[in-house]
Parts: sequence; C-alpha cells; structure tokens
Amino acid sequence: MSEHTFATLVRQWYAEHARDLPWRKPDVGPWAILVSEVMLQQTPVARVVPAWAAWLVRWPEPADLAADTPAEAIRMWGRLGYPRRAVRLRDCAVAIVERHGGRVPDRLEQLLALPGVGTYTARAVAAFAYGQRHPVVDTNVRRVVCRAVAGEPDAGPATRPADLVATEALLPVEPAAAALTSAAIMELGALVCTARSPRCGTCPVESICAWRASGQAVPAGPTRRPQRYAGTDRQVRGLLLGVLREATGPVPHQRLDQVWADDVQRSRALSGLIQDGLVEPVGGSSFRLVGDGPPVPVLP
DNA sequence: AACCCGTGGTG
DNA sequence: TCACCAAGGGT
Repeated sequence: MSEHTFATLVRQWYAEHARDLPWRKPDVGPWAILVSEVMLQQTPVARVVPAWAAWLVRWPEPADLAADTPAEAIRMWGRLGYPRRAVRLRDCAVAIVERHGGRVPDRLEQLLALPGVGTYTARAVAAFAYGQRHPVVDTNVRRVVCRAVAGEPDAGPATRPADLVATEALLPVEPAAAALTSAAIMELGALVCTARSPRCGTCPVESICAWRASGQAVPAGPTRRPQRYAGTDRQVRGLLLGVLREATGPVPHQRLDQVWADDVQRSRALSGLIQDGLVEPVGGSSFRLVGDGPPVPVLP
C-alpha cells in the first residue's frame, strides 16, 4: 500500500465528511485547542461542545483560569466526568503562566511536562494548534492504522512507540498537510472505522485496507477489561462530589454520609477526593471543593 | 504493566 | 435491557 495514496484518500474524504466541530474553526487559539483536547479525553464530542464554549467564555486565557479556584474549575467542568481533569487543567494553566508567560508552549517537550498533558494531548496541540509535523495517535488513529496498514484486528491497550512510528510513516512531509492528515485519520476512526461496527462500505481506503483484504478478523479475546461502575469507589466519589458541587462552601459530613451507606467505602472515596486535590476538610467536620468559599470582600 | 479515575448515550 | 464504551493520563 502506498502511504501517499492512503493519506490522500483520507484527506479527500475528510474534506467532504468532516464534522463541523467548533475547535476546528480557523481563529481558534492554542489555549482553546488545549482545553478541547483535555475535555475530549474519554468524553464524547457531543457533551464537550457546549462545555468547551462556556469554559472559554469564562476563562479566555490560561491566566484567567490560573487566577480562579479549583472549586470553580470543578463546577464549570460540570458532568463531563473524571473531574480530576478539571483540577489538572487548572494546574496546567498555572504552569503555563509560571513557566511560559501565560502562552501555551509550542514545543513537544514543554507540552508533555504540563499537568494532564500526555503523549496524545501534547502531540495534538503541537499539530493542530501550531501546525507541526507530529504523529497524533489516539485510540481512533491506532485502530485505523492497525487495521488498514497491518491488517490486524485491533490495537493494544495503550499507545506504544510502534504506533507512533507506523502513523508517522503515513504523514506527508509538509507540516500543515501532516496535521490535516492526522485530523482526517482520527475522524475516519470516529465516523467510519469504528470499533464495534465499521462501515467499510463508505470507507475511502477500503480498496487498500489490509484488514478488509484479510477478511476483517475479530480480536481473539476482550480488547480490554470491562469497565465496571455500579458499587465502585468511582460511583461513590461521583455521588460525594455531586453534593459538594451543588453546595456553596463547606458541607457538614452528615450530609455526605447520606449518599452512601457503607462507612468504609464512603470514607475511602472521600479520602481519595482529598488526595486528588478535589476536596478539602474544613473546620474539623465539614468538607468543600478545594478553595471554595464566600467571595473575598473587596476592600475599599 | 495493570489499575484507577465519571458520566451518560446507545445497539 | 444493560453491557459497552468515548479525541487518555497518572501512578
């Protein structure tokens, strides 16, 4: 298969079928791109769209978020899930102010050093916000490349160096075209080459797809461990945080006690929230979102 | 490396 | 219906 052909076909398909997502518009800056990427970590696009817009209205630049409390970040995060990301995003804003003068850095190494920014997000920002030529490999890209190029059923549990190498080989030399190609492959994985029921009939690379040619083998075992939720600490954390999020300021522990009957598990969940920087004890028997409280009166 | 971390839509 | 899972990161 020709790498050039693959990239060209996918880009042509993208030009016609790409979703009109707000963070793909021309004048969207690096900070807005970064916020979108963090929100999209394990949260579906449809739920991110409105949250992203509201977030940027309130905090148009990293310094704006850095100056506000973790509590407000957690509230604004709403119900996107994994609220640790809200705290890390604020930590990230603080780091951008302290290390980079309030501007989102453009070097991969600097991006990777930011809180909540890993292999995928760093590359996504470098490519989509700054037009650099880096392979951007998320679960969609991994699946597409694994299938189309290697002809294998599916990718491994996490991004590996080999995935970056395989994807890099598909990218055109010109940086802007490479970034566009990455976005296009990602979109193809999201809309056509999906995990569960791929729509090969509408796929632009069906004729050169190694997986299609080999009969679309199905993964041998379960791709990953099933996510369980009901009855777990995660559910209890979610319930506790829900109460704290709706309250203003400290909440007496008695009110938190009502969300879950098992004392041991509830305590463990609360400790976890404190450990993660989401919640803090106040006055011995109450708890609040970190930094939450009445506004500081402005002195005359 | 394996496991933990939320939430809500859906086939 | 309910198991599955969606632009990952941290430890």
